Amino acid sequence: MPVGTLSLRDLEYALAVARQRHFGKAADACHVSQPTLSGQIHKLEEQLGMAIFERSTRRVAASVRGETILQQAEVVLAEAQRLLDMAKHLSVPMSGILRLGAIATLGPYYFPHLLHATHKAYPSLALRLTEGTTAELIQSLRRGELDCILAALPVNLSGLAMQTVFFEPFFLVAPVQHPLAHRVAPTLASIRTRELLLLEEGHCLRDQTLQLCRGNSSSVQRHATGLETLWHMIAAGEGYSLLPALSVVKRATLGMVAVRPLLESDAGRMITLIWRNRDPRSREFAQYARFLQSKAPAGVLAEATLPTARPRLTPKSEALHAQRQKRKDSRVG
Amino acid sequence: MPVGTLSLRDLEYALAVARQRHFGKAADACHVSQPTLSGQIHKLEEQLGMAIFERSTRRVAASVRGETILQQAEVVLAEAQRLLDMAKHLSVPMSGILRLGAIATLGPYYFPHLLHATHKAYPSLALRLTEGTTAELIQSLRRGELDCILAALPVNLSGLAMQTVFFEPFFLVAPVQHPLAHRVAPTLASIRTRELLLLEEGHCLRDQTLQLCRGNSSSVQRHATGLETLWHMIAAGEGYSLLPALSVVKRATLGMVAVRPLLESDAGRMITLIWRNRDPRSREFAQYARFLQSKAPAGVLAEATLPTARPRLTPKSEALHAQRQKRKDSRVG
DNA sequence: TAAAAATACTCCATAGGTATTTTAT
DNA sequence: ATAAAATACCTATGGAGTATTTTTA
Repeated sequence: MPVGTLSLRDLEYALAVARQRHFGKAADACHVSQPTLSGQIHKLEEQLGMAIFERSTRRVAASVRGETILQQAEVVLAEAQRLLDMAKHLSVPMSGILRLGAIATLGPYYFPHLLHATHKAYPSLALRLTEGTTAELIQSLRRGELDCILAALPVNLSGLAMQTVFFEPFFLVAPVQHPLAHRVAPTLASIRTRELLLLEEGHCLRDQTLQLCRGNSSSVQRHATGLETLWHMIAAGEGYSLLPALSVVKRATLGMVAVRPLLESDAGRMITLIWRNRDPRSREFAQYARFLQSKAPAGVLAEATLPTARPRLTPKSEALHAQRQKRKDSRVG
Repeated sequence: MPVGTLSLRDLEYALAVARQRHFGKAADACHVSQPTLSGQIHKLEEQLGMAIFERSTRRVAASVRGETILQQAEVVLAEAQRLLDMAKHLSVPMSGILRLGAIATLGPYYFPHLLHATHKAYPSLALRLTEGTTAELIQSLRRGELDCILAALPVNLSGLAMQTVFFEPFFLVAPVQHPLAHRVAPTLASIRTRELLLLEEGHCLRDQTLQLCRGNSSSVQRHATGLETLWHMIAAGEGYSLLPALSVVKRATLGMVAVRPLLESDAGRMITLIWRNRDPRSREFAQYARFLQSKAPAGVLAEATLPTARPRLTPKSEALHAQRQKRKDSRVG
């Protein structure tokens, strides 16, 4: 007989009879009628090919062989109960492990804030943090190695869902002696790509900076492997760059460089939380994104408070984005 | 949710999906249709309050939390399978442990023969042997401490079933110099209860002997605590006794005493195998009794070969016995 | 005779089937 | 466009109920 045909309820019935030594009382304990319980015990005995109980109108007792079966039945039911308990714990929202990735130009500056806020609001949520490029993170996400990632738009979202978190403005960071450092709010048009220091290929920040400065002449001269190196290069007077707000605050090298806001209010990047749209925890992730939005760190603009600050998109990609947004909303809303 | 509402079959379905990573293939593996499997997985996820799988048309995979559930599902199913395996082994007829009791005046002389024959015919049947008086054995039997007993009729059989095994004749055992020892086949009427040595109260052999000699004059003079002592008392010339056939054979003291058959062919006792009539193994016990009958030891009369050799019963008890016999037959036949 | 299990039957919830639709790549 | 899961709808098995009978101490 295949194991699937065995009924856990029947095992419960059998144990109740063993405990009560009485079919009627056992039936009461199981909240079923006596004939129902009798019938199911018979069926079970038939399935097992042996009698579990020795019964008369005066005495009901497990047979010697029945005892063996009943002991194992207790084991089976205990393990089944354990499974239900596990499900109960696992199904508590905003608990367990959340494997979160963030792009390298955001993570180091945002994670401390995020960890603190998350632990305070959701103490039973354990974060496992990773950093990488957008491409790396998306791949890990699709493979199921990560649950969510924080990245900057635009991102190829097929099969994914997202919720924007905040808009992070870019600042012009230049050596104090550089002419641009004397302006209160330089324009994007005043940027020379010849003097622009960028991250190496693969970082979305590089692409976004170039996108903002597209139309400006010349080619790139230098690139750095990380934001920290970039800061040191600027401090050394080797050029200037557009850097995201969170990498600016509380910085020791601030005396060496000038930080200036850009005139264009949409010079920056939209940070979003992204997850697999079929992930069973989609609702929780959307909720988490809204939570992060409400706890946006100083220096960024929480999406709700933004007037026009959205990343520039081509008409086509904008339409696509709206469409996806709508679809996602109907799903996770 | 109560544990009884959980379905082992659903757990199998879930594991099949996890293994196949494909609902259709999993359905094939489980020999059900894809919609059936889909539906049951949904129901299971509903019961657990959480999604086990993350699925799209291209990819089906267990979610992180689902993995935990699936692991436990394997444990539950393994234990359930173990229960079925145990049942399969336990339900093999004539195997396992048989707790068998016999009256003290039979056991020591019959058990060696019985053990040998049983082990040869039913090698997977393990015998646990006990001795005692009829009353002690019946009590143990009713309490479920024994499975079967070998006793001499008559016995109060309410709630019990029995199958006769053999008729064991009594022999007159007397000191060689005693007058009765000179007769070839003494009659019961020639027995003097004054000279009769008996076992102490509680032994059915004592009662049966007295019953055979009822009507004979006088009271009892001496009694012994066991058959062996009785033999020594006879050898010492202290009296004579009626002793069962199996206690006679292969005896060292035979030179000191004379053993004479009694003229009456029904002077003896009917040995029967008795068990609780509601014992699930009743059929096996009846079969075992017939087996013992077919392997009756030398010196006794297998029931089938008996012409008139039945214990004397009053008309009333005889009727009762016939009635019980009939009832039992319809049950175990 | 009384207490208890077994049986007879009726009902309906649901596992399972087929046909079809929706969805995502 | 296609493959796959989900949905809709139907059927039938069997779990559960009530009423009754059988059993045994």
